[in-house]
Amino acid sequence: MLIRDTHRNMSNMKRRRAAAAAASEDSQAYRERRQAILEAAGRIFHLKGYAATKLADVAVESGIDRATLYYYVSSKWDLFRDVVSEAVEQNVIDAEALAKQDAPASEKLSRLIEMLMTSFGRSFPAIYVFVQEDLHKLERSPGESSDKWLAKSQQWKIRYFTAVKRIVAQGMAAGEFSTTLTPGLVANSLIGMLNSSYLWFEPKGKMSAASIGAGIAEIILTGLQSARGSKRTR
Amino acid sequence: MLIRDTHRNMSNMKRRRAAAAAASEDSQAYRERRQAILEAAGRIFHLKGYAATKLADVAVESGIDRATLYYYVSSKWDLFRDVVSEAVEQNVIDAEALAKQDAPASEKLSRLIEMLMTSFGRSFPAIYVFVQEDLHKLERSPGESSDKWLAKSQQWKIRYFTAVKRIVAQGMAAGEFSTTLTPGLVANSLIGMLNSSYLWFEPKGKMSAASIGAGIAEIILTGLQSARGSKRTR
DNA sequence: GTCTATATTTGGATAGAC
DNA sequence: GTCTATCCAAATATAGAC
Repeated sequence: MLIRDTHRNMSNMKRRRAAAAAASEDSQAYRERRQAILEAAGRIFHLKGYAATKLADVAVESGIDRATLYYYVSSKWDLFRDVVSEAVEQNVIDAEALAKQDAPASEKLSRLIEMLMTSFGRSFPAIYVFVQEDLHKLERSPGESSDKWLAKSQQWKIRYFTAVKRIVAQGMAAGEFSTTLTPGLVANSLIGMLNSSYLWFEPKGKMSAASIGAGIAEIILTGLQSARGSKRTR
Repeated sequence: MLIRDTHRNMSNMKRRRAAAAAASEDSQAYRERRQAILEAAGRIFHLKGYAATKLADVAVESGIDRATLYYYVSSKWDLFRDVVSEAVEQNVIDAEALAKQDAPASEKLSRLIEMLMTSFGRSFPAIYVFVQEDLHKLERSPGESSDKWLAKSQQWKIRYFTAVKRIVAQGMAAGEFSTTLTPGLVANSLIGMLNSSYLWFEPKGKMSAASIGAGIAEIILTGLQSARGSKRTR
């Protein structure tokens, strides 16, 4: 065993996958095939959820054999990550940038709501695949280091939540918003409302993602703004 | 085989379960044990979700052996149904009764929001165990007739949604509410907001379920009421 | 009523021929 | 690159002794 290449200790499958991936810069066919698989997987994940999705389903949806899938992807968990990572991370970055801006909280919150709905529509269904899961409720592959990603994805949720909470807190401090709830509760409720659109939003529906976002933003902002001293019957 | 009793064709386990259940009217010990199992199962289902819950977890939480569980319960799916059915059905009935009342939509919607949060708290975690699942995403037991219940549970979701939608539509027709969204979208968003509290609500938290409900109701109602002709910047 | 041992099923993942 | 034939682990559910 003289040659200590980077593939040593790999199983046959792993070696071949790695080789194919490495060569993918040259092979357009490989990349297209892989992309098609990711899109098919996204549809199935969105439809059935992670736990109930079988790689057999994904294979059928992709029009290839179940075993062949493993030439392109190393595991179900890996597939999930590849489907969601890019869109979700970008989304978090955008929200943080927005929260940091120097502008009235009401304006920022309104924009954030519209941005999120728009992202759902543009990335459809990638971000939904992520937000519809409670990742800590999944048993991920027993795989060794697979959970660096899990930690990162938990951070995404926290970072997004923090950005929203910060905007709400800013608005309350400035007297723009008024509510009996804490900023954290408002953030959680709002995020829950928007995320749950994975249950009903349809890209081809009558209302666009943007107009739905605008409608929700109007309700929430009006509700937060003029709630101060409202005549609450009871 | 002269005696054609109701237990013929049953497996041994089924027969013994049925016998124990039949005798349960006499045996308080049996009923208490079973109730303890249901509560333990509720906690685990809420914590891990249906798919990730193993009956081994439930057994540990109940302090009994995994096999003994089957003396009290016939399957995981059956266990799930027994945990959620009562609380969820009552909740639907209450919402329908409220929707039917002759009162201003704003008042009814406000009460519905507070009622739902209160139910979450009172039944904790039974209703959450139900609302956190997309039942059509689960593979339920391959069992034969097990899906009459599934159909009924889908009806619960539809009935609840319809009750909310109806109230919103009433409010819009009466000019109480104003929004660019459809009644269905408002209902879906509102239900999504409230249901997603399964992610963060804690019965022992600083704010009670009732006060959280009141705070959310205030935001939503204010948002719907005065949205008409509001000065929407853009 | 409870527990040990085991049957059964499902689905992720791999080997190896082509 | 693809497919057939498996392997394997996990988890539900049952049998049967006690």
